Parts: sequence; structure tokens; C-alpha cells
Amino acid sequence: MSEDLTTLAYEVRIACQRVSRRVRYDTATSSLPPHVLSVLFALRTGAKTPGELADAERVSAPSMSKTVSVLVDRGLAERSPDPDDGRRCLLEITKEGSAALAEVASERDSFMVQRLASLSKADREILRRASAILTEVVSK
Amino acid sequence: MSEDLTTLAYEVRIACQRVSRRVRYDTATSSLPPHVLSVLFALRTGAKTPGELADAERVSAPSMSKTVSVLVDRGLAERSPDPDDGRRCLLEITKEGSAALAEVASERDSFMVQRLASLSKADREILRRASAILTEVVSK
DNA sequence: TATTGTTATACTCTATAACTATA
DNA sequence: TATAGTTATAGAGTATAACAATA
Repeated sequence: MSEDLTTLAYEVRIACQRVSRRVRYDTATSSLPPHVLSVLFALRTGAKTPGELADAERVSAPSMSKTVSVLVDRGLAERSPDPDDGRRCLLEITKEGSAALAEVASERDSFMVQRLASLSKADREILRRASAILTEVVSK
Repeated sequence: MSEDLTTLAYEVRIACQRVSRRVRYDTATSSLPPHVLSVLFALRTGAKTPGELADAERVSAPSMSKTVSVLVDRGLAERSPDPDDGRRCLLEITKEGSAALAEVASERDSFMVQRLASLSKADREILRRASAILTEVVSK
């Protein structure tokens, strides 16, 4: 029985919960709350609207509006009007935001980075693909 | 290359956290909030004091006191005085509590099984290997 | 009319401080 | 005095509902 879905479901769930539990301790020290940090990280690849961020982070529009305000108030992101649609605005990470992200990232994921470094390239590739699969699976 | 490791570390963490969160969401819709469920799960192995539970769950004593009250109010756990120490009380899971736990566990499994069933065999194999890698990585 | 984003309001979970009872 | 547990109060983070501006 190589296709035991129940066993696999259990293995995946336990593995994910253990990782979550383990890294949570390391993130507790960072200055920015997790949800704020997560949005800041999402902005690293380019400007996004609050709506896009809310969808990506799976929170309500008002929640994202609040989180975005925190980023803007702290000078970590900049709000600018969308030239194509007057209803929208665009959030872009600032230099200060990138710096904060870089600083926090090294501390936050140091544990996982260390462990990943000790793996083979092949194993890291598996984790890379697995992360994409899992993210897709839970986003439905 | 170290940037790749940082990004991968983040992706792995986020994926795992989202799986954990989504699984908890799914169970939360039935009846019990995650933190209540977690305490109920902790009681499955035997009676515990509020203090022990607070330490185990890493929350404050007042928070645990509130959570425990929810369990007792719903008849899922029973509060009884500690015969050896008048200050303490003991929490014990009830039949109803055990039943709720079993129900939630099956729901939680079925959620993951459903999602896994929609994947390709190759993707499932990736998740199988990734689970083993992550479990090993975190257990060190 | 529909949509994008924000503001108003409320609920949940959390914590610190203060209180009661017992050791 | 110190400890176990509860109550009082407040601070985050979240959501739904209502609103303003634009498409």
C-alpha cells in the first residue's frame, strides 16, 4: 500500500506543526509582529495593492488596511495612488523596510537556514517544491 | 547562495505555518477554538492542574484559567479539588470531551486526505519525502 | 451599480496587576 | 511569606457592516 493517503496526511500535518512550533520561538524576538513582517516580505518583489495583499495573506480587507497603515506609519512602506485606477493605491517597500527585512530575516530564519545548509541540494529542491505544493493546497 | 537559503527557509516556514493554521481553522469551524482544543488534547493523557497546563501551553495563568472555564462550562472537562493541596484543582477530560476530541481528529484528517487526493502521485511523493526531511531537520 | 479601500464597532485571545485562599 | 488559582482590566489582531471615492 504505497498510496496510503491517511498516513501521508498525518505525516505532512505533524511535520508542518513541528516546524511551526519550532520556528515560532525564533520569531518571537523580532521587533515587528508576524503579520506585519509577512506583508513586508510580500512587498519585497514589487509594489502591490492592499487588495492583493489581503488575498495573499488571507485576511480581510480592513485587517490588511490596518496592517498596511502600520508599515506606512513606521516608514517601512510607501502608499502611492495607482495611475490607472483612482480607487486603488500601491504599496511599495522603502529602503528602511528592506533594511528591516534583511535584519530580521537573518535572525528569524537562522535556525532553518542552518538546517537547510546541512542538507543535500536534492533535499533542498524537494523542500522547495513541497513548499509550493503545500501553499497551493491550502490556498484553495 | 545564502540568499537562496534564506528565501527557502522562509518559504518552508510559511508553508508549514499555513498548513498548520488551515488545519486548525478546519477543526475550529466544528465547535472549539484552537487553544481550547489544544488544552483538551493535553488532558487526554490524564488529569492536570491549571498551572501545569499553562506551562505546557506556554500561556499565562489567567489565560489558562479562562480556557479551562470554557472546557468545564461545556462539560468537556471536570474540575475537582486536589486532595493533597487545597490551593490546587485538577482538570480531567470527560466522556464528552473525549468524544469531541475523536470527532475533531477525524475531521482534521479528512481535510488533509481530501487535499492530498487531488494531487498527482509525483506531488504526493515529494510531500512524503519532504515530511521525512522536515521531521528529521526539526528533531535535531 | 459594482469595486477598492478605509473607518466604526465588536469579539477573541492574550497579558499584567490585584485579590482570595491555602501552604 | 510564598504559591495556586481566579477576577479585573487593557492591548493586539481579527472580522463584519457601513461609508466614501472611483469605474
